Amino acid sequence: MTGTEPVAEAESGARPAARVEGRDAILEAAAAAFTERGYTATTIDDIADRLGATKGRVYHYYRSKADIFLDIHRYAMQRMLDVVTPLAQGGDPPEARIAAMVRAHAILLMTSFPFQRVSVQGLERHLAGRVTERQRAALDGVIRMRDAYEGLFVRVLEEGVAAGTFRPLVPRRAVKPILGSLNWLTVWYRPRPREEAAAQALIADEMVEFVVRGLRP
Amino acid sequence: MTGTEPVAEAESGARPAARVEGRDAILEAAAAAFTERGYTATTIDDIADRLGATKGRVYHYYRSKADIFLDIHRYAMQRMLDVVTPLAQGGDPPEARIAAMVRAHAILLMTSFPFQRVSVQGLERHLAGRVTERQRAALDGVIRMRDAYEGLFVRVLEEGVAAGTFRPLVPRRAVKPILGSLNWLTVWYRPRPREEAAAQALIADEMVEFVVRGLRP
DNA sequence: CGGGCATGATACTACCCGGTAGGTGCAAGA
DNA sequence: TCTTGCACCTACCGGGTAGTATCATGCCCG
Repeated sequence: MTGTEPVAEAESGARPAARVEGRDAILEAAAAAFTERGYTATTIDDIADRLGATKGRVYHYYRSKADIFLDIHRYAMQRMLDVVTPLAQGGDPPEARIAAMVRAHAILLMTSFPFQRVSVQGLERHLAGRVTERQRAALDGVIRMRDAYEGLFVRVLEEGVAAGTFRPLVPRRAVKPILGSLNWLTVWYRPRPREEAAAQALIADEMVEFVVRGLRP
Repeated sequence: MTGTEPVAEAESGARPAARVEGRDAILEAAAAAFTERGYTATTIDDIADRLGATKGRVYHYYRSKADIFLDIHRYAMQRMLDVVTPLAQGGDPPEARIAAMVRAHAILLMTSFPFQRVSVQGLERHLAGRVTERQRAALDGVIRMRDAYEGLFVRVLEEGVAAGTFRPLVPRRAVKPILGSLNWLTVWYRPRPREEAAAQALIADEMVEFVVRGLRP
């Protein structure tokens, strides 16, 4: 959790009085645990163990496991939106913007891997039905963010098609394989202790190349 | 479960004496349940309920939940291999072969959706550590199948690069975004009762277009 | 220096779920 | 009609886990 705005306090599933740093530590540990074992198989004790703490600490900051899960999703999406939104709206030609967005998306997937991986692996399935009203609202918020994020790509695609930069594709459809090729990173990529930045840049460049070529007339 | 060979009996996690039809019914119900709730959140009772039966029936055919899970993966991978292997090995030029493979992969994802969705969502994570020796062997088998499947694509890419049909990419790397754009289908696609075939063909064609263009020089 | 509050640990409880043990009914021989 | 065995069910157990109630500690502020 480096460099992002915390999400609006009001929408957070955290307990109202909880300090932000304490909350972030929980989220980070939980993201790592969820990444490793999946949501249901992760126990609150798993999360606490990663902090060298006990359940008490976790429940001091969060009311429930589902709330932690939802907050991770919100953080992950918020970071993506923060980074990619300006790139989508710059004055550059559509191809350059898409390239920048794809690169940023790929890099972000790798640099905040646990959060993004949890985010990509989806959430509806895990919470289907079993949510309180408050959680339902948070869930809807995350889904809206996701739709908005996809919308960023769709709009640039529309522009590019209109300008003839891209072939005549259907933006709402074409965006799926684009995000798919990117998000699949969370399945095969494994963060390595060393060599990070250079290797990540290489991977990101290959993604850009593949996507941009796939769009040209 | 239509039209595929059952997997070799010896490697199956099913109980030895279990009839194949009964076993397939369990697998189908389990695939649907896992698709909906995920592996851990799905209970044996969920699976039994889908069959209008009770736990007893499930345990009559399978020794454990993990065995069912593994069998679903094996079925799904086997189907992919059965369909795509001949396409990868035909005498057509690399671009035509990749196109056929991509189309077949996409169609198969949609037509046997629950199985393929479970398969794509991965398995190691859910079973990490907690497997018997017999299950470990089955797990390794599935992983080998997956590697072999990816290898089909890699080899065609290599040929295409050598022939100058594709740009000078690294096949082992380039295969990731290709399968990613395809497998992402399991995240956003939802099978609809009607209109199946035509809509599926349309989606598959768009995938082919995107992938093939992404590979050209 | 003392009281209050944030922070966290400990010790429960209640429940859920995977897996098992042992039975029941029915169909097909003999 | 009796027997055998498969297919499946009922009833249960035991372990694990989310969540809670309560207590301990120490830091800030008057």
